Amino acid sequence: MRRRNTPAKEAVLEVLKKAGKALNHETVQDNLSIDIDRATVYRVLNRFCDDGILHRVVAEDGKQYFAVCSKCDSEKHSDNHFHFRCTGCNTLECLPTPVQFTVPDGYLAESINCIINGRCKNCA
Amino acid sequence: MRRRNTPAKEAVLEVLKKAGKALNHETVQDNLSIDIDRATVYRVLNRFCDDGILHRVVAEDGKQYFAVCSKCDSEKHSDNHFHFRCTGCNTLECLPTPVQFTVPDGYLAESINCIINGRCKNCA
DNA sequence: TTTATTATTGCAACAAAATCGCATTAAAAG
DNA sequence: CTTTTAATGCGATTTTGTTGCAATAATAAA
Repeated sequence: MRRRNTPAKEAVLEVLKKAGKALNHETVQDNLSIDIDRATVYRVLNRFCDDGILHRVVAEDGKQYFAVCSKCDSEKHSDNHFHFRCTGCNTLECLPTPVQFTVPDGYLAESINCIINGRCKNCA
Repeated sequence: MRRRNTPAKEAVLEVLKKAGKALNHETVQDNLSIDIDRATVYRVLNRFCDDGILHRVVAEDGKQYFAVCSKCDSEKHSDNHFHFRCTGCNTLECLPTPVQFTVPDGYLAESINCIINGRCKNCA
């Protein structure tokens, strides 16, 4: 299934690139330069995740946050760093710190989701 | 507001104590010894969290998981350890490993939510 | 350039998780 | 036993995210 370039995809990506942080669906929707249907935005976000262009983090508010993959190899979608979610401006950013962890014997780790909640520099 | 002892509270706590792991609402509901309304179960769980009897973790599936606080001081609701969520049996358990982290200058950390997703010993 | 293929979109309906209003019930204090 | 009000049951609602389907449009092919 060959992907196509569409205004919707460009607009969504533009919002996330400009933000430089992870945003949830609502924030993306609110910042779009053109009018796009809710369902389409969700589908674009999901497709980008499938294609390794975005990565998705679920925060303590139960919402999905999406951010442009920067350090992610296109092959290996590495996401083993901490995230910081600011409860003030409702954004989530990747911290450079990698997460160190081990699991008990016999356990199999597949992915991690480490979020520090608090206030960012601007909102503290 | 003085709390009252009710069959609903006892039943919910019994399920969570027996499980020894964190369970989401649905699993709690399914394992109740008596019939309790959905909304009531949610309210009981929330009240227990407010009172420091349970702690709540939101996992990557977007659901809230609840577990009996064991190592938590009743004053200080410490939850700075890793959690392991098994995608097989749909449970979430507290790992003893504490999470080591720092935040950038000017940032204020309030709580953390660190989950390792994968398969537990039984489901691997 | 024109046509054909099918990925993508919009719309509406749907689903799941969790909350809320309100009248009723029942702990527990007096 | 009576009173007070926390807790419950029920139904409706909110929020987040997905899905079916017909219409649209990006791109490959003629």
